[in-house]
Amino acid sequence: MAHGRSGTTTPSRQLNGFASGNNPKAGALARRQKIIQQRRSLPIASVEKRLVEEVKSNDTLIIVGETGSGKTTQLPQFLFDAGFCRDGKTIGITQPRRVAAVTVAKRVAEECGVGLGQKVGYSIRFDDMTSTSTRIKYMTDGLLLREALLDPYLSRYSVLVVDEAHERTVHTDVLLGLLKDVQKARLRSLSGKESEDKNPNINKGEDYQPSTLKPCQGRKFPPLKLIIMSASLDARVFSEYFGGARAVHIQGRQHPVEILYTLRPQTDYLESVLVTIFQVHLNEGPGDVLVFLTGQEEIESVERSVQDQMPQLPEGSQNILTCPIFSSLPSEQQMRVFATTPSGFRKVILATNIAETSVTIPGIKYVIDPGFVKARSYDPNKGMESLIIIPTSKAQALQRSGRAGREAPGKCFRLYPESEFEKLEESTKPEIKRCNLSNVILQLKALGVDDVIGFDFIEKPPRLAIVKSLEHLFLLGALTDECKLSNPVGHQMARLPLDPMYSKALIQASNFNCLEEMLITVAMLSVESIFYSPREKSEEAKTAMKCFANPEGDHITLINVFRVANEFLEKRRTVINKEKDEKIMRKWCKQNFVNSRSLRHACDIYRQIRRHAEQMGFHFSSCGDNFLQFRRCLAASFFLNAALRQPEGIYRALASGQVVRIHPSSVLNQTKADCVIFNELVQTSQKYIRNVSIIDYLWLTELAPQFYMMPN
DNA sequence: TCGACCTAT
Repeated sequence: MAHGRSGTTTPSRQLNGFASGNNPKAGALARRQKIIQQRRSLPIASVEKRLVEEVKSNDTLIIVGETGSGKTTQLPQFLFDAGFCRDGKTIGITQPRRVAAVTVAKRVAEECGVGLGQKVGYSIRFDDMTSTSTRIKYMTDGLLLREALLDPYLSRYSVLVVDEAHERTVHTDVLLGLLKDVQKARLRSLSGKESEDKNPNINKGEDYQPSTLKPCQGRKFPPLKLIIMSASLDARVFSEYFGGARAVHIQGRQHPVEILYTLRPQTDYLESVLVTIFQVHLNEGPGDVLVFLTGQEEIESVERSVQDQMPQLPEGSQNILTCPIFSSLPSEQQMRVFATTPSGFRKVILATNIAETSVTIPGIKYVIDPGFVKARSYDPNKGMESLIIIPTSKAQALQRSGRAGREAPGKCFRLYPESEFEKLEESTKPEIKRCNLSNVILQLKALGVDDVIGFDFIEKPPRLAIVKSLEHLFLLGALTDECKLSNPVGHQMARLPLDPMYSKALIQASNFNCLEEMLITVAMLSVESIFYSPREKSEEAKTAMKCFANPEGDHITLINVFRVANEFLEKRRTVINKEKDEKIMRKWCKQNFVNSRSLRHACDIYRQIRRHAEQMGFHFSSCGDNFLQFRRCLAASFFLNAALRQPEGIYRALASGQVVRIHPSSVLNQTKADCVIFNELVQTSQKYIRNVSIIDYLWLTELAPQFYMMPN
């Protein structure tokens, strides 16, 4: 997907008398001149010296940079020029999103006049564009966390920059805690006081906090410079967390946005959205409109309503061109929001919060913000996730309105009274407080943090969520009775980039002679739904799915899809033409109502996990078409997610006692299996279990006695 | 008889 950054495209023009048309050398020179000019005009350029001094004199620095300040592209270059990469050290910059890491790295490589992957590179999952000569490395924060498992002191980095820290993703939060620890541990390695951490007889003073990292065994590490970059004005949280670290502010380049509120609260915000769209269209000057809605369904409903009411527009007025955008929309259709609006039309973009941060759309002058967002929430007691519609935070409302002022002054229509705005939460609840923590806890344990409840999180997740995750990991065999990572199971599970339950299934699979099938299964379970069923073609989609359906459940059905797709590709593969292969595959997916993006992703995961499994020396085996052992393996791995049939076709989940139903998308919907295992429990209109397979009730006590055998 | 907000290893 395009990640539009204003100011990064170069129109062809003449510079300093060089004709840029036919002479490629002159064209390149003109482009370099242009880049130099653009760099000089960024707000951050005037404070280069000061920033470098601040980094030299502070081990930790908070940088609050407004939109358009140029902090992400410029700061690493300043630090490189100031000598922070001496002795072959690297500057690392983390991003919460893959696209951002890639696009920024490309831009910086161009600014430096080097090939991507040389001095400047990026590294994200499935795509590493770095080499031994890379000194400025952009990456996702999740990837740096993974790196820390192999190199706990992150020894190759002299500086680490955590960008977009205000977004407070789980990875960013864990990373902040880890980096604080690494910084401390590196300092200790220099002062030779490492042994004090373990010595109870030394007076450690009140501020003393030992490093929880594994000892560095006498190796000395140079200090780690830490830079936290945030867009929000509230740097206090970060500053306090890092012991009163210094914070500096960099001006941005943003146009003013006028904020308008409604006089009264709106009873039906969708109706209100519709009215506002037409008001803006009829009363305001030219410029595109961006509307924030909570999900696909709302977007499609508003799109229909707008089209229904268009004929009522006064004669001679401009038309409205609606453009939906949400993440599961095929990318060709997503690209429509970037196309130039045909004359005689005003573009109205109907978006989820994908348009808040992930995608920047040029040309937006008006924002319509009903003030709601769909957010993930997690109940650790029930082990259940759900999506709920809640009011946005103030910070989120600000971020949304900012989208109207990227290129010129704009307007934002908030569809609630100003008094309501005052009641909103300051900022969005950090993700770490509302998600399943099993993976986070496992990673921390693998990094040597034994006391996870006492871990210095920037904001502590609910204690119950941590305790539940510890219990969960213990039951999976990842932790010992003393709550330490078990050997080898816990260590193996931590190494695999999968949900801990899926990692457990892979480890078990060797014993059940079905590793090949389980590899496919966990890859397919790790992606968004494989089957794609548009409302208007739901019957066709159902028929297509029947070709893959297996009466024993969804897991084997997924294996069938993977096998058939790969056999098909194997037969048609052209070897030389990768693009053609892709096209053939997309066509196959379309015919079979399979989501091609999901399937491709699953294939990537399959290959990556297979490599890991080989490196760990797993015993490869296949059960062919005899799936009995495979289903026994499912029971042995997913025993925490077992459900028993009750009268009237409902099921009772054994671990939590909840009453659930089999999701209508499951091949087992409306069948009458007595005992099933499932992978997901979600609350939507009802409590549904998804990805369900039949097992024998007796397998549970046989294969998971740690959970199903009552002690005498 | 269901509908998926966004990310990441």
